[in-house]
Amino acid sequence: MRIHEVGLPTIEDVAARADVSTATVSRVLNRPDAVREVLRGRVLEAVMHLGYVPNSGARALKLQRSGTVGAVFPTIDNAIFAKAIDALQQRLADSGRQLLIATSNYDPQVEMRQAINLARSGADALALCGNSQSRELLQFLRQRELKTVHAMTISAEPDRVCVGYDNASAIGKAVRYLLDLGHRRFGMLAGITLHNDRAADRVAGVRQALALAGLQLDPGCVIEMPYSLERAREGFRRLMQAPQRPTAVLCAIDVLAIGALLEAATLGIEVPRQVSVTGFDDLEMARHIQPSLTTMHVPTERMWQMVADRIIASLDQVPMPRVAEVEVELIVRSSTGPAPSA
Amino acid sequence: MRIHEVGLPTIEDVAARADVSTATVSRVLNRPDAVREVLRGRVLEAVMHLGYVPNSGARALKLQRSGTVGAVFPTIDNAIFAKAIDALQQRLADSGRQLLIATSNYDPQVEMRQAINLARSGADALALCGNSQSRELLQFLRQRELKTVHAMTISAEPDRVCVGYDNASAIGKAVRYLLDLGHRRFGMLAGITLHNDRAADRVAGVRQALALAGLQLDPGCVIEMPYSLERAREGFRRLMQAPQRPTAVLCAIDVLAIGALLEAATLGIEVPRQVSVTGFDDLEMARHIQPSLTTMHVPTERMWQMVADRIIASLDQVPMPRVAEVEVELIVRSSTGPAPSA
DNA sequence: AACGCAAATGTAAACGATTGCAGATCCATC
DNA sequence: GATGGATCTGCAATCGTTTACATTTGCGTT
Repeated sequence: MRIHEVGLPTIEDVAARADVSTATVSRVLNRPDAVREVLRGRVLEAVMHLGYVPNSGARALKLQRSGTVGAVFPTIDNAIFAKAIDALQQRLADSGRQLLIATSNYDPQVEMRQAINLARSGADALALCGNSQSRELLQFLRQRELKTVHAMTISAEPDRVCVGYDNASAIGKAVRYLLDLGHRRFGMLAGITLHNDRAADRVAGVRQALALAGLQLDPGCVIEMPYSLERAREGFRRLMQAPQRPTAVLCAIDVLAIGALLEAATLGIEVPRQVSVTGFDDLEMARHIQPSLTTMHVPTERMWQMVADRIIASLDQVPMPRVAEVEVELIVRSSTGPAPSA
Repeated sequence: MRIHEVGLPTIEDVAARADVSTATVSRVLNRPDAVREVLRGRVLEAVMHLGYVPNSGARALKLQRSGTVGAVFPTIDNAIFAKAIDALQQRLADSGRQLLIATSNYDPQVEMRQAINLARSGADALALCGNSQSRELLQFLRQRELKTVHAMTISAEPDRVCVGYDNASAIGKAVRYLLDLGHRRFGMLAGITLHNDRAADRVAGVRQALALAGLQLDPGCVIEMPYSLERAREGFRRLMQAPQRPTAVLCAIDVLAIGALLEAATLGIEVPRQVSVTGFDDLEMARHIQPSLTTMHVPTERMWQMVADRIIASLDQVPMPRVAEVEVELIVRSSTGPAPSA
């Protein structure tokens, strides 16, 4: 027993004040109905009075878990990831867990470092975006038996838990829709596909869907750009300068599509009369911008709640199917129309 | 010494394999040059080979700190906060710390619960938005001696560490600019001021600046709205229906201003010929939307880096001035112009 | 070769919670 | 009022680090 000097109150201080053992205090806090009313009252009074909060380190040490879940995002500065964090955090908080955030800037090496740091700082489980993690990271996670959920994709790998959708077939829906509208010359404003399976899958999905119609994306007609309005505009401008200008531009993500629409307005290109534009994600802005954006709706919030739920389930040892697929559907708005007769 | 059975390797396993004491292993990891080359090598080999990562709980328990910093944001689903998290996280990561995120949805009670949960899960320090925390929370933080930094405002309270700007005087600059352009009838699209000192200060700032010109905001001419494009449009529509339609609409935040611009386009109201619109924050979209948005530029990234720096400094016991002010400046673009002669 | 001092290493005691086990208490029943 | 069984409590070991202190080692001097 120590003199109540400087530091924060410990369970021992509470026990002393309530005149019970530390075991009882612990029980009151963790399994309240294992303790008689009268003692429970005394303990709670002491807890209140001292402002006692259990020491997380000691707790984590003893329980071998911290109640903390980590997530590594490529960036947060993109509405789609911000929404993801929001949903993830809230769902975790509802189950009494806290979210640790890290960013990789789309670099697998950074992603690995960050994930390891999350583990190092006690994360009980991890949420990751996509499937393009470095081998070493995946091995590290396996070795530590750190529960991991991959979001925004589905994977065939038998040991990978996923919540997401098939990026290739999802964007294929947009392609088919445009084909039905009579478009034959396509451009694509893609994300940087290097080290990004989702970006790569979307390009592949466009190619596949076009191939089924006997068409293809010309080399000059797919431009990879980082996700910013600035670069999106630049990319769209380049696409419009192609000798054979496409009549439809598929964008790998709404941010790029919105940039394209803004640039079209600046260039005086009429959408959809001269060129149709599609996006992917369905950000809030998609339905507000003029013309409103035809895009693939991703149930982002629900998807990330599911990620949280599976993390929680796996921490609680509740079995779950390995992959959960969410539906991505085409939302037709006014940025797409029939191919110009030209 | 335990049999090397299931669990993760401990420092003891490393010590055994390197044939040194645990103290030496610990030293190699924490103060490498206190150990001779040869032993250091053996220890590092063992660490590598076993994939040893120090147990965070044990470390936190012994060191009385977790290397984790918490932040409570009203929401993440707003580009300004997303950027904040991005900057904060990166700066903390650079100093080897991890960021714990929570959201309050603008409710001080929730904010308090979340902040306490962050403390409970071991945060060494806290970043909070604004100054409108509940009394109890502030008292809790003081009692725990939990280092706290308030961002996005500055406060006169002598014990409050702040990084930010004076919301009232910042928005005053926009008001003066509009006055100079000849505007006399003002409307304001404000945030929900209840429990939000920044939103309230911005309204107050507009009132003060107008008062200096002998003007005021009519009751019907200030509309509070949550931060979404949808509600912004609704608010702008209401403002435009006022019997004495304002010639200038000050928006408390860019999201509201962008919604206003979108709605103006829909209503066929010309900006800035018929009405001028200003924002606050300077999101990326502000300079891309048509017409581009005149707004108050907040150095968000730098501000949050400063928040991180002060948190780090205070954890390292480095003294710092209590408040750090960042400059907020007016960026004139094309959503503002001379008051209509009418 | 012995000595002394500095540098390197090891020993073992914390840190603050949880929990198996054992002992105490309670209460109903005879 | 004694007994038995169920229910509560407390004791003390334990989780995996770090680090003060003690001990050993290394090496330059004499």
